[in-house]
Amino acid sequence: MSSRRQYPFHLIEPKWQQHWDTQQTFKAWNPGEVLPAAHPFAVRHSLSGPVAVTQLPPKYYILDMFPYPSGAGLHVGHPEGYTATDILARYKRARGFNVLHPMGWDAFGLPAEQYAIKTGQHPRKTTEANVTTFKRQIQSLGFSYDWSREVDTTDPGYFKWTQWIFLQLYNAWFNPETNKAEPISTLKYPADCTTEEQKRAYRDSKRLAYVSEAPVNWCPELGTVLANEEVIDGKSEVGGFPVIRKPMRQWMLRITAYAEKLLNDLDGIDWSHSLKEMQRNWIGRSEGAEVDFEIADCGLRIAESGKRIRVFTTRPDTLFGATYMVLAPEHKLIDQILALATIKPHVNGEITAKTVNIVDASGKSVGIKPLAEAIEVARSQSLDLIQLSSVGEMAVCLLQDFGAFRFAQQELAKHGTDIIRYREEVAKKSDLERTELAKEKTGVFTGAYAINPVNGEKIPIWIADYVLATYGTGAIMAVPAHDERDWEVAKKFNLPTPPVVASPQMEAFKIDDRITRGWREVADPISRERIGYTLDGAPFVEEGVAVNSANSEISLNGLPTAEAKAKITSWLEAKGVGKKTINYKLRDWLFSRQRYWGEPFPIVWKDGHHSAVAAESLPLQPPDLTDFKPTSTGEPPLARAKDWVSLVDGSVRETNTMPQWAGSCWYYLRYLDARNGNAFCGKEAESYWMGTGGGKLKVEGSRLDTAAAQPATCNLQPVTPGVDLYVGGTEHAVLHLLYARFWHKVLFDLGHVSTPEPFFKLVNQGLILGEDGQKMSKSRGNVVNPDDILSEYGADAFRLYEMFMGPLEMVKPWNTKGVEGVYRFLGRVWRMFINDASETEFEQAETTADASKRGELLKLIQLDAAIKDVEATPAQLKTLHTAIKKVTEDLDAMRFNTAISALMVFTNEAMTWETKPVSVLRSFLQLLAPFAPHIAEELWDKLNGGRATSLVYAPWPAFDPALLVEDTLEIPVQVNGKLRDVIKIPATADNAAIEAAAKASEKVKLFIDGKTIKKLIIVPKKLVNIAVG
RNA sequence: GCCGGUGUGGCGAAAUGGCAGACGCACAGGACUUAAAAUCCUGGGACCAUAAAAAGUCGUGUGGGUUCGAGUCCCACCACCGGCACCA
Repeated sequence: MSSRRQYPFHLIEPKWQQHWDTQQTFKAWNPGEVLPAAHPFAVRHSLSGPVAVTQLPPKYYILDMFPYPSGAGLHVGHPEGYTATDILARYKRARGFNVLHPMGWDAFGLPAEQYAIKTGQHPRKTTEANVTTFKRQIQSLGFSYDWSREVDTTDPGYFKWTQWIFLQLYNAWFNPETNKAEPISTLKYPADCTTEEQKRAYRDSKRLAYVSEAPVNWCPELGTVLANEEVIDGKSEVGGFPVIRKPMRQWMLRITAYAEKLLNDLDGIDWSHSLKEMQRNWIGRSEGAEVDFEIADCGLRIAESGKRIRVFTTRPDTLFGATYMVLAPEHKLIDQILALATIKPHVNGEITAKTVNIVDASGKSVGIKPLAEAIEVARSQSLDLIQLSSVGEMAVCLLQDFGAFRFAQQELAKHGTDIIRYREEVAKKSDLERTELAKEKTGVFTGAYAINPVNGEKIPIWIADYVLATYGTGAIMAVPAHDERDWEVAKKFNLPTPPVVASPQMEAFKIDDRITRGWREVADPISRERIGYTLDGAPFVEEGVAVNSANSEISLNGLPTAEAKAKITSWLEAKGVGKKTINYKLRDWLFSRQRYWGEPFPIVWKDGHHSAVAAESLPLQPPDLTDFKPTSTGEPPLARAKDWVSLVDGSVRETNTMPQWAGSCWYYLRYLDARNGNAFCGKEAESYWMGTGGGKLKVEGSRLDTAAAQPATCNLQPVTPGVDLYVGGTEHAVLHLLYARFWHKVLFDLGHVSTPEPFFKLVNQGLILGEDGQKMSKSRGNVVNPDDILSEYGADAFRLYEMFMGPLEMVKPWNTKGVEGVYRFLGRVWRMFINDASETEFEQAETTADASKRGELLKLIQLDAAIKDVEATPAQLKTLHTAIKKVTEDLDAMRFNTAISALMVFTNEAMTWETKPVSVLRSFLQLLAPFAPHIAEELWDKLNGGRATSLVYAPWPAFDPALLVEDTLEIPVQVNGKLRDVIKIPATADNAAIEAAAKASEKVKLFIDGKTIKKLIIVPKKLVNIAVG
C-alpha cells in the first residue's frame, strides 16, 4: 500500500467489467437465438438475426467445477482453475469458436443446514447471502462468464429437473442383454411372477433407483447416512465424525450396473493418468471364480440356499490349499445356523398349525399338507415332524429323526454362544475400529464344516470380521499358504498351511527340494496324508507354479498360475460347482440423506409401496420449517411438516432428501439451456454444445483434432467430446466425477443426451499452499484472501500471478512477493504505452476529483509519443512473432506460466525501442488480453482512439515462421560432449562449412590438437560434437 | 502394503536426447533523489584461482546403464506429496 500504484487498475478494472456486462460481451449463442447485429460476436462472424446451427462457428465448451458458496468466501485456490479456463475461453473466442463458459452454485449442502439448526436462520437466507458474496468476488476478477446462464442447484427451476432425472432413474432398469438402461416398461417378468403384487416386487427390485434395507454408514454426529465415497478411514468426509454401520431403509442408485462401462470408457477420454487410475481403483474390478462348497452333513439342512456356501476367489488355482472357510459375521447362513441351534422344536403331536409345509433333510419342500396328513407322511417314513417356524395357521416342518436333530443341535449350540458373542462385538465396532485398530485378526469357529469340492476334505467354517459382507459373496475359502490374511489367522489359530504354489525361480515345485525351501513336515494327520508338508515362515502370495494340486480327475501340478486358474475354473464349471466371475469394489450409490437442505424425493408411499409423483407436478418444493433438527423419533427433518407429508388420499411423502451430489451430477447440461422451462435442456442446444453437430467453420486446432488423437482402445461410439475442457480439483475424483458420468450414461441410454461421456478433457489444478508451504487453513492462519490482493494489485496482476506460479496441475506455495513481480510487469507494459507527463497530470487530477468522476479522468492519459503508425523493423517483427509463436503454442498446451514469461521477454525487449509501431503493439495486446484482459482492453481502446470494438473477438494474431529465420546462427561446439566454444556462422552454411568453422575455433583446437577425431556429429543448424580419442 | 505423481540455484520455476537454470522473486552494486519509495541499469549455481579476470573442475535426489552427447531414455534404490487400504 505504501508504494505508488503501478497503473490505475482501480479505475480500469471496474470500467471494463461494467462495459462487458452492459454489452453482454460474453453471452454465448445457442442455435436459433436472435443475434443483435452490433454484438461483437455477430460482427466477427458476420451473423445477425436468428442463426441456424449450420451458421454458427464450432463450439467450445469450457467448464469450471462450480463452487459450494460457503460462508468463508472465495479463497485463492478457487480462482486458480477459473483463471486458467478464463484465459482459454478468451483465447478460443479469439480463435473463432463459439465459446460456452458458464458459472453457477452448488448450493445445497450441510454447512448452511447446520447453521440453520444452530441459529434458526433458514438455509435459503444463508445460501443467498453466500452466493452474493461469491458472485461479487468472482466478478471482480473479470472472468468472461455468460451470467445469463447462471444456475443455482437450490432454485426450484433447477431442482425441478434434478427430480425429473431421478424419476428417469426410477422408471428405468438395466437390461443386461442390450447392455443399457431401458424404460421399466420393457421389463420382462419371470414365469413365476404372476400376481400384480409379485410383479410389482420384481419391478421394484430392478429399478435403477430402488429401496434397500441394508447396513449403511450412519453418522450420529451429522444425523445422516453417508455414501461409501463420503467415508474416509471410518470417519465422515465432512467434519471427520465417526461413522457406524446401521441397517436402515434407504434409496439406492444402481451405479454397479454401469461398473464395466464406467471402467472401459475411461480409455476414450482425455483425463490425467492418475485420475483415471483413481477411478479404476475405486471401481475395483477383479476377475476370479465363484466356487460352491457343500456344507458337511450335520443333519440340519433346512433350506436349499443353506446347502452350500458360495465363495469368491481370484486364485481358484489355490483351491487344493484351502484349509478352512471364513464367513463374514453378517453372512445370512449364520442366522440359519443360529436359528437351528436355538429353536425349541415342536414335534409331531405338539404341532398346532392347521397346515404344514414339509421340508426334507436336504431342505427341499416335499409339499404343503393338512397337519394330519403330514403326520401320516412322517410316520410312513419312520421319521419325526419337527416344527421349525410358523406363520399364522401354517408351519414349516422338517422331516427328520428327532434324536439325531437334537444331537446336531446341541453340537451347534456349543458354538452358538461364541458366535453370538462375536457378532455382538463386531457390531459394536465402528468402521474405524474394524479397519485401522483391528490389526490382530479375530474370529470364531462355527462348529460347522464344508466340503472342498476338489478333494472332498472336510474343512472348518469360521466367522471373522476381516471378511466383508459387502464384497464378493461375503465368504471366502482360506488358503493360508498363499494369502497374507489367511496366513495370519492360520498362525493364530493353529490351522494347517499346506503349500500349493511354488516360486518358479526357486524351482521349489521339485518336491525333493521342498524341505530346504522352507517347507516342513506337518504333524496334522489330515494334511500329512494329503500333502505331507506345510509352508514355514511366510506365505507365498505371488504367481508361480501349481504343486500338490491333483485329484483323480484333474491335475494342476506344474502349471503356471494363469493356466492353472483357467484349467480349474473350467473343471469347476463342468462339474457345476463354480464359474468364472467378475467382482467390483464399487457399491451401489446410497442416495438418501436425513436432511432438510436438499432436493425432496418425488416419491409417495402408500401401504408400504412407493410410487412416483407425476412429472408435471414438479418441482416438489420442500416445506417451510423453523426447526431443522431431525424429529425426536430419529426421522428426517421433513417429517416435522405433517401437512406436507400427508396427502389427502392417505399416502405420505418420502421424507429423505437427495445428497449434495445430485445437483452437481448434471449442472453442466443445464448451462446449455439454462432457462428452458419445458425440458432439462433443449435437444438442439444439447447436440450443438455437447455433440459433434453444428459449426460451419473449420477452425485450426479445434476440438475435433484432439478427438482424432484418441487412443486406439477407445470404444466410445460415436466419438464425441461433450464438455471440451473441464477444470477442477482432485477432491472430486471418485465422487462428483463418477456420479456425473453415471447419470450421463443413463441419460445417454435413455436418449436424452447425445454423448456417452460428459467430460472429454479434464484437468486437475494443483492445490495452492500457504506461504509457509502448508495447506491453507484458518487454524494455521496462512489463508490468503483474494480481496486483499485485488485491492492492492488489481485483478489482472492476481490472474497473472495465479498462472505464473508454475504448471497448473502442480501443488505450489503462494508467495505475495511473486504477485508484486507480475504487477511490476503490468506496470512496465503500461509505461510502454503511456506518456509519463499525461499520467502525472491524471494522478494530480485524480487526487482532487470527486470519486464518481474519476473514471472519466482516464481520458487524460495519453499514448507515448514513441508509438507511431509505422512499418515494423525486421527485428521488431521477430520479437513479436517469437512471442506469438510461444504464447500460441503454450496456450494450446495449457502452459500458462511459460506463455507469461514470453510476454515478459517481449516487453523487456520492446521497452528499449525508440519507435514502437502500432501494429506490433496491437498484436501484443491481443496476446496479453486473455491473461490480463482489463489493461489490454484499456490500452487497445487508447491505441485505437476509443473507436474499436472490444478486443475480445479480434482474430488471434497468426505467426509467420519466415520472420523468425536467423541470418547468423550461433552453434555450440562440443568436444567429447563438453561445450568448448560457440561459433557464429551464416544460416546458409552447409555441414562442411560448419565442420570447418568448428575445427578452426581456437578454443576447440586446444582440445582436439594432437588427438584423433573418432567421430564428428553435426546436428544441422544446431550443434557440433567432436569425439576425440 | 498397493497405485499414481514429484525431486533442478536462497525461493517459484524453464529446457522436441543437443549451450542446464529462460522468466520471475529475494539479494548485491550502481543511476535518479536532500532522502526514501517507485523506476532504470548491472551482477549472480558451486568450487578453484585472482588485485580483477580468463581458463579450468564439479553440478538437475542416490547408484548403475544406453548414447558422440542424458535433467530428459533404461534398470535399481532413496525422499516427499496425493489416493486406496483386511476388496479374498
